Amino acid sequence: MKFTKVLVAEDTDSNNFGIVAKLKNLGIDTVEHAQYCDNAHLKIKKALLVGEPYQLLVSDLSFDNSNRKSKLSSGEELIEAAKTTQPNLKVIVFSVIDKQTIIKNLLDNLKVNAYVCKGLNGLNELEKAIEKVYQNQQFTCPVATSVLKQQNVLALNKYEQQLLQLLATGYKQNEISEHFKLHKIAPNSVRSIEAHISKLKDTFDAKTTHQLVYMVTSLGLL
Amino acid sequence: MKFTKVLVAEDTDSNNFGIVAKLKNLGIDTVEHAQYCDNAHLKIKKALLVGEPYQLLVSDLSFDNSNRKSKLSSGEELIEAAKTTQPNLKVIVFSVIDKQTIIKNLLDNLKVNAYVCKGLNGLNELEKAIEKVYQNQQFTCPVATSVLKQQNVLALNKYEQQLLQLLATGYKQNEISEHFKLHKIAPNSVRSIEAHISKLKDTFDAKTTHQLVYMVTSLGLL
DNA sequence: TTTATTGCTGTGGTTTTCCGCAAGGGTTTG
DNA sequence: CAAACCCTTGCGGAAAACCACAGCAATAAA
Repeated sequence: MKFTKVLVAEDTDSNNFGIVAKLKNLGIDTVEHAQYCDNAHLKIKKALLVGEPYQLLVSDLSFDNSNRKSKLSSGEELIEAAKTTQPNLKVIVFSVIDKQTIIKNLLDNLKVNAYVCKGLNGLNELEKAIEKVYQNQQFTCPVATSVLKQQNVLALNKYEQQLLQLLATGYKQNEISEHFKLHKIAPNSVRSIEAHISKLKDTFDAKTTHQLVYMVTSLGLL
Repeated sequence: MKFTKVLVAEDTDSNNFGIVAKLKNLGIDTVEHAQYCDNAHLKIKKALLVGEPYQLLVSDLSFDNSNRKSKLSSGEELIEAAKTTQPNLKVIVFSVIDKQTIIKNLLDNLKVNAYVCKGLNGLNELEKAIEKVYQNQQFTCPVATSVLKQQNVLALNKYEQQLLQLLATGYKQNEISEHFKLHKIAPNSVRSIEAHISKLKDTFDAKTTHQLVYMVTSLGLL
């Protein structure tokens, strides 16, 4: 017993080709694919309408939509829309992204059934994921699993996120203060903003604020 | 007439699978692949040694070498090593990267024969590239071509690069000055460093130095 | 050769950031 | 209830960054 109808959402054709070939290789009858989010969602709706719904969606997270006006522009949006359309659809995320916050969000909030990182053995891990998901179990590949286990991950809360965002956008400390007061975000005194920046420098072990901005940016936290 | 022996260097297996399948589909007899740079280089050396050299290398740029001690860690290094080993080897770069400076460097300095961006139609472009390269012509896919045409691209020269690197690593202006004096890099007065940062803020249209660091980092120039 | 231009550097003064101290408010703990 | 603690906020001084001005040297143009 196995899945018989699967949809692959992945924009780069080389990857798409590889994934589809792999799935067919696993003996899945119907493997269809889409290179755009909107397209994928449409297929899901149509299949449901004619009474032949997909059982599984294998989706990437980032899509190239530079040349399109699209409603759905990311894997997250696609998954959310798909789950609304067809709540019983199983979802496996297959992506290069290995950021704890993103993986956590997908598993906890979007309730995806598995997360597999593209990599040296991505396809093998994808195979394992499909088996587990078919058995109604959750699955994360070794890379994702280890990322999820990491303690003390340098993560930013909403406030710090906003603060650093403004800093990176060219706001001075007093301008940030004014902006926060205007938007009723507290704490908003110049002194507190200063203190928070200082604390962030501590936790990130940055000598200067420039370095802090650099670190946070290159860690993908902004 | 076409290539008969090709090596694919690409770490993620899903991509690798797709590329190899495509090449075989094109009627190329021998398509081999490697997931590590060192491995690829080794294969090239061996093939040359037994008198059956590869005619073409299709290589990615970024490789995952987190779990290895490897001599070659990037596509650039692999290509350089490969060309030293076998100067007549044709090289096609197949990568997601679409940064002008990087593409330019590969074409001009490393003399690669084609540059193709992974994307919606990457495999088709790869096919075109192979044809052109077989005819001893250079090729760049539409995406790469348009990127190369862009004027006024914000690029950094060596000095600015070093300056910003130090800034992002937590050096203060006077420390940068000392560092430059120590390494005989000119100009190195605090005042000049100040002026250069100020000029960079102008050209990048950044209000603060924090923003400058942020912009340069997220543009991938550091 | 003279003139103009450009870039590097120093000086002095302003602005911004940084940091220690302390007062006040709120919550937790004994 | 009081003591302890945490966080915000303001203040003042030090450090760093920023900026306008000017001198100087090297180079380019007349």
